[in-house]
Amino acid sequence: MNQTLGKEYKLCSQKIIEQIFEEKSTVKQFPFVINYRFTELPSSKPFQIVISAPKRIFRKAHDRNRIKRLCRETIRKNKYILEEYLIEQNKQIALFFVYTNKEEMEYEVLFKKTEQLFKKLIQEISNLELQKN
RNA sequence: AAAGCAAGUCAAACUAUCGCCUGCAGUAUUGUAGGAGGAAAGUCUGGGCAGUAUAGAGCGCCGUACUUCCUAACGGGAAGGACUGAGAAAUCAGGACAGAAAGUGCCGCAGAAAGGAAAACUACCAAAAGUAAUUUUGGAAAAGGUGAAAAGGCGAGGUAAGAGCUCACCGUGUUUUUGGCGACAAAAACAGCAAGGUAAACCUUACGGACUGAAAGACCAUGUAAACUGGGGAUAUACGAAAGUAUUGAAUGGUUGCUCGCCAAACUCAGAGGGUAGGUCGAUGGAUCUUAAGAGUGAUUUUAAGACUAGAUAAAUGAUAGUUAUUCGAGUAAUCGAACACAGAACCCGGCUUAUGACUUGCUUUUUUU
Repeated sequence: MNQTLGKEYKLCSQKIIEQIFEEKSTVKQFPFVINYRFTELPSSKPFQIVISAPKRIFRKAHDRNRIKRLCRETIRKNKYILEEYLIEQNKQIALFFVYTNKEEMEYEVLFKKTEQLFKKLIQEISNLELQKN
């Protein structure tokens, strides 16, 4: 299974990030909050993501680094859930991923939470599709 | 054994799996090489580099302040001097260590008197008056009292009592000599010592200071916004057909705060040029690092040989599992359990400051044992 999560998956365009926050469509699964938007991406990959740890909560730079690295690791391991679905639906999505807890959590917990988060996101997307139809 | 001080070293290692960033090779997703710090931090300083201005001058403003040396430079460092503090001493530690005979200001309370060529409260001495208690006048800064500080200290002589009034020693000042590159030190002679402190008050002296900061700046690409260049705008009046001449005036903004000087906007005409998003460079080979030999007390430096050692850009350097190492606790032991600091490069170097774990060496103190 392809578990890479390279530069292609990183969301850099400032315009798209601004657009994400215009829509205000979010999915929550403690300790994460994710903002998303369907849009055309400058990459061939089905999704691009920004991982963020708020500076207000984590003052020290090395703490933020630690959180972001853990998050990226769990996303990398779980991305197949989302990626398979999106390829099937032939869509591209931009994600803004925020860690909201005030303390660092264990890797195993985060792994399970990420899995739940992606499943929740897929469910919400398919509900939207049903409503449209 | 514990605590403190000083100096130094390291900043756990390896394997497997899955990944991230950069370079190179191949080629179309593989291989290979490399990938955080001693403080990467604070942004407190000195430079490089880049841009703006290059039309500055005067005054102001800001910084630095023992000596010599090091350095690209410094407010940094080294060695040394004087001072202050600690200590029995050896020695150690400290820093707003230029100037108070240029001037101005300030020195509260207490006290008789605190900066005026001034001062007598108590007690002391002398004279006069008075029967006496005492009073008046004069002498006197030695004693008491006040104060952070009372007019060099201490002892002896001297005197009515006293006083550098005189003398010895010490202190202070001036001059000379000697030593030292110098800060300064030592010695000798002279001066009887009437005059202080505060510059971390203004101030004076010497030296230095243009501003901005990698989000600087250069280029590509796209193509009609700003900005750019030149003219008008940009003085008024009189004379003149005009060119021009004479007299008069100079707003507002910018240029470091002010003055002088210099330059200029909106708007408009013409020219030339190429905005935003995005990308490339800047940008990692350098006041570089390592080793050896030499110079120097030292900071540092010279020569030789070798090395290339992060370069991201919403920002890589990671996660999981296991083994070993270190420390702590338990245990006779095998072993078991736990811990493993401060902290994340962002243009690059020199320094300072702050945070912080473990170990090694030396010194000091305390306790226990012999």
